[in-house]
Amino acid sequence: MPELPEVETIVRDLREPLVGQTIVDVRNDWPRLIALPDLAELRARIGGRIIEAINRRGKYLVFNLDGGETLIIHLKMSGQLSVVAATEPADPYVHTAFVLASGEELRFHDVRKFGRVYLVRDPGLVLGDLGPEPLSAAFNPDWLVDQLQQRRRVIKSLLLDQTFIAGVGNIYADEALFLAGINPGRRSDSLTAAEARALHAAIRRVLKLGIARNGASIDGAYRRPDGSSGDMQLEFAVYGRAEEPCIRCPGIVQRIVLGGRSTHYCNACQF
DNA sequence: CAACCGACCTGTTCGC
DNA sequence: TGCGAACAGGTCGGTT
Repeated sequence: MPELPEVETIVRDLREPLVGQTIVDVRNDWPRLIALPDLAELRARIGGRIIEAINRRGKYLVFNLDGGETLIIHLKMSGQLSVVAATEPADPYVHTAFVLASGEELRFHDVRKFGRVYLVRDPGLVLGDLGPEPLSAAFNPDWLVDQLQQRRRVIKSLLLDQTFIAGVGNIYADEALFLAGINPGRRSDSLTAAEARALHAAIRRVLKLGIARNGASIDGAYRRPDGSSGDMQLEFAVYGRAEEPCIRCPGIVQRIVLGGRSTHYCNACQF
């Protein structure tokens, strides 16, 4: 569920309440959520660590702790984070909680239990295969033009490949392809240089808009740490708009399945 | 190398 | 009203 803009929003929201805090313990009632190391070692290594910085890489939240440790969290489809007083009533969907010295807790709420927590000394172990950050200088038009020619994959699937670009998910891939006027089923090496440049600009534009709108909340799945919703869903041109009129032409938004993912596009103005 | 599909989980919505 | 099927923002691993 959370893609780059949602994770970025969460990271920004968490800095104020968490940076400088000391983690004293971890609770967990669903062992699979702890990917690395096991719960016993996690508790032993994280106790007493101070949160020095919080950042994002792709869809991962990265907490730099003192002592050279890095806590990494991936929210997958249904993860949410919140910082609340430890006295707040227990929530059955909170499967992992980081107990803080302040008397508060960082709670990891995850209905579907797909989320993952890692504690590593080498972040590269978890983040090493990620592609460039789409809002960084490494992701530039010339690079994309070149890369699309090197690959022969369906363009939408390529955008979802985190080793190609980090952070783009199903919503923003559909929205970027619509903005660029490119059919999601095209092979990447069939795009002209002009189309690749348009796609580059569109990816940046939708991600920045998503961040400006604090992410997209649909059915309450994504929530900011304080429980509030984002507004990006109000800006969707195609995602979730199957059978509705295109906002740019007389066409109708189509829904198809590509690479096993629901895909939305206008077949009248995306070529 | 790439496409496809089932797993991993649970809740909500949709169609009959 | 009831019930099963379909669907959901993500990734991984095994197969073709």
